[in-house]
Amino acid sequence: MLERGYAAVSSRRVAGEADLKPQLVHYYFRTMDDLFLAVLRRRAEESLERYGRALASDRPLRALWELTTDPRGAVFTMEFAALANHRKAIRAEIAAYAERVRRMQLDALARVLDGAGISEDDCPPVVALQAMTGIAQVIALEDTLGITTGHDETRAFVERLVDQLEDGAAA
Amino acid sequence: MLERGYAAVSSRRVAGEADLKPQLVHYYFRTMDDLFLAVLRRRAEESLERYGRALASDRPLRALWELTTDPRGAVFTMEFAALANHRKAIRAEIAAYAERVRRMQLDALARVLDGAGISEDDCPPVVALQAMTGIAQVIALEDTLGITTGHDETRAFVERLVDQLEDGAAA
DNA sequence: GTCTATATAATGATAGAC
DNA sequence: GTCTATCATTATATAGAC
Repeated sequence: MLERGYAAVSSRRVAGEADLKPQLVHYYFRTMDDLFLAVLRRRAEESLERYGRALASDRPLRALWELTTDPRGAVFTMEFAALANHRKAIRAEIAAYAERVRRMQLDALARVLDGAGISEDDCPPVVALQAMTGIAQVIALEDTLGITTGHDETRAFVERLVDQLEDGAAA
Repeated sequence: MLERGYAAVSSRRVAGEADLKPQLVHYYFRTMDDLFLAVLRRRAEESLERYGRALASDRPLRALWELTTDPRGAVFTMEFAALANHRKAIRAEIAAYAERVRRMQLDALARVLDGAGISEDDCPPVVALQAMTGIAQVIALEDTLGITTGHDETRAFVERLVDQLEDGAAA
């Protein structure tokens, strides 16, 4: 899926990777959609744990930024977003998972902003979160496509801002 | 492509939409990749013109924001991004087109920031551009997936900022 | 430019033996 | 749980007549 796109994921190829017959894929998952859902769920759980650990660290913003700019995550997200675009069950699962992650992130970010003396009126935490993760996701996606203009400057800018905020929160 | 994803675009289905035989699709484009490239190029040219008009208007930032948050564009971008992920020719074409758009946007944004009295040191134009378009793209994409938390607040926040900047530029 | 015909390969999925 | 066998369907693409 990551290397050749979701459309290249067939029962035959999956079976080949595992040195099994294609029929076994259908035995375990029946349809290919069931397989995609299983992959999504496993990955989502892993991702939730990873974000949980990152946000519980002593520099949660920095960890959040680094996790969200990971290009491997970007490819995965893009493939599933494309898949979700025309498969209802997958779309619902992604949305539910995304909202869970966002709530976690929001709690952590609100604490940091509060600690740095930034009020709701200055910038609501939900806006700061959307900004930070949106920028991170697009940078990661663009990197995988070979679009690089402005990335270094943006990374530097955001990372300086993040460090300022977290130093403020520590003080 | 927009309704069912790029993987559902076959010579049979395309021909069916046009009430033609599938072989004619191959007559005009030979391979399906040629067809995807033709679609990409046409759409890219249209998009360049649209951005050109938007950025030449009297409120270029507002126009840029509205164009980039258009959900139709998000689906298109996502499908091609997924396609590009494992087809070299398409990836190169997307990257080249994206860099052209970015240069156009950057010129317009730099003028607005300059007019509003915001220096390179405060915020480099390329960073502001990445932030604004990144946030816009992710909001548009999430909307199509049914993820909506924080969108209203973020839209309001960005739009107020944009209006402040453009009022400052006008003054 | 459009047709018929066809080559070739891959697909998802099931039935039934062991 | 794994196998053999198989079905119906779809896919991309080409050849050659008109």
